[in-house]
Amino acid sequence: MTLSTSFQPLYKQVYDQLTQRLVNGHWKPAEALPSEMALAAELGVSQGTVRKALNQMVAENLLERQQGKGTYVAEHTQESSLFRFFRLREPDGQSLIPDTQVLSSARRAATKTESIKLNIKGKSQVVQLLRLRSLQGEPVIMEKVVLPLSVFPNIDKELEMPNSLYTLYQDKYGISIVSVRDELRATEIPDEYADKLNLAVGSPVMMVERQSINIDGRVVECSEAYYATNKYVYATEHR
Amino acid sequence: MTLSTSFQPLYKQVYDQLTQRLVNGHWKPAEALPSEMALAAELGVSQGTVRKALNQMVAENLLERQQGKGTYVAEHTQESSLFRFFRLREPDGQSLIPDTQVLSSARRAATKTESIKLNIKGKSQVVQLLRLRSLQGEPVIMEKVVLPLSVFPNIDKELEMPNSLYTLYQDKYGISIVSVRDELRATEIPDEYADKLNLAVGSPVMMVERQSINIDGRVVECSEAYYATNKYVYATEHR
DNA sequence: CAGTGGTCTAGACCACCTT
DNA sequence: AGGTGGTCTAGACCACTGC
Repeated sequence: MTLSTSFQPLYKQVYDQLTQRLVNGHWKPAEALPSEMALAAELGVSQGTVRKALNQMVAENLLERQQGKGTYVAEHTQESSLFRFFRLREPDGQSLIPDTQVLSSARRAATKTESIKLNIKGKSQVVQLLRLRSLQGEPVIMEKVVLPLSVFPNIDKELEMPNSLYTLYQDKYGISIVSVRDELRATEIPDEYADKLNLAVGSPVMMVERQSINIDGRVVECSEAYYATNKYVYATEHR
Repeated sequence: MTLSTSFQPLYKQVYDQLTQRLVNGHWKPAEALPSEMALAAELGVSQGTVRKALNQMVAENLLERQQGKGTYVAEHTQESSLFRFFRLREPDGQSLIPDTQVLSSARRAATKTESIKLNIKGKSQVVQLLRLRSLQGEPVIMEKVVLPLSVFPNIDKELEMPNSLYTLYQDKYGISIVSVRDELRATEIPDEYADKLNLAVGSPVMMVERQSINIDGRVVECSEAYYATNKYVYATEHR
């Protein structure tokens, strides 16, 4: 294990090194990592130090461990990522899985705001997707997703858009979304979306601006969505 | 350390025992706990086991530890609890501290919904507070708070209502709010609140239904609030 | 300086899974 | 049975705080 000049606990250096391998794609989603003993021997530290790094990565949803089996790279399946980041619920708290329809896909230059949010050069190329999402056959979300082409080359040429984009990001582009930041406001629904969400012109809707963060900490996606909350609610929890 | 019949890891038993002391009020907020060594000796386990329990409690915001000083019961100061649970932000992400004005306080029987949410007997007595909260002099939240009298005896007789109720709950009633669950919808502002929030009748606002959870896991407060989100946004993050 | 929590190690044993 | 992660221990040393 290489020592850095500024003091860092050993387990933190191990953590950084292992996380780097995930970012690099050295270990792919659902793949098994070497055992604690093997990693400890390779990195020249004790088993306990490796364990501390691994457990921190589990806490951050980067890895999954199972007693008796091994340590695996966390996988974003359709189910799990929809379950984690899709916030609409029945008012009683029951969670549901949405259906998704891609309405359009287009390439264009980033706006100023977008280039700031995505931390890309002004007027870089982005892809804009328009999606309509439904729960139990009822349209509930009209969503505009903006992706930098530099991160997702030719994503507008994709034929099959999965229900959860995050699985596509992971499988085709090596992007693992680990967290999202949402900003919510109430507003009147834009006229052009009213029909699509089965709402009267001027109905109150929730606008959700989201930034999605990759395992390496970069914002790689931003979206702006209108949520119809007459039948479902946006649920969240704070600790 | 007493062993239970069903298997529990030692550190979990230590965790339960220490948490129980917090619930009991055996250790008060801001008070220092005995050192790891002392606790280990008292409970008949090793220092490492105590540490694992303590660190879990730190992760849950129950304790705070400082190298060289000691372990302290987490305190809900005005600042910290407002910072944690007050979600309105400037659109650029900057967080602000609200001012609060109590408009009314009344005792009444719980509604059916309230008794379910608060897990109390139907028609138990509750206190309802009406509060108006402002940011930078601008009214932004109209809030109805419902509290079971059984948990907060005579809270309607309180003279000084602090800016953050949570500090009052902690200091006078031994209630430590550790998490909140919010359900959000967009709706038209109720006519009677429009004036108070400086909004036109029929303006879209965000309705936030909140349940607040005590250290022992009980829901001890529920509230229903209308947020004006024309100038500020409700910010949240998911991992 | 003494006392606290934080890191790191090494080894023993347990619980679980696969073969 | 053999390998994995999970628990628990004991001891050494480090980093920080306050007297």
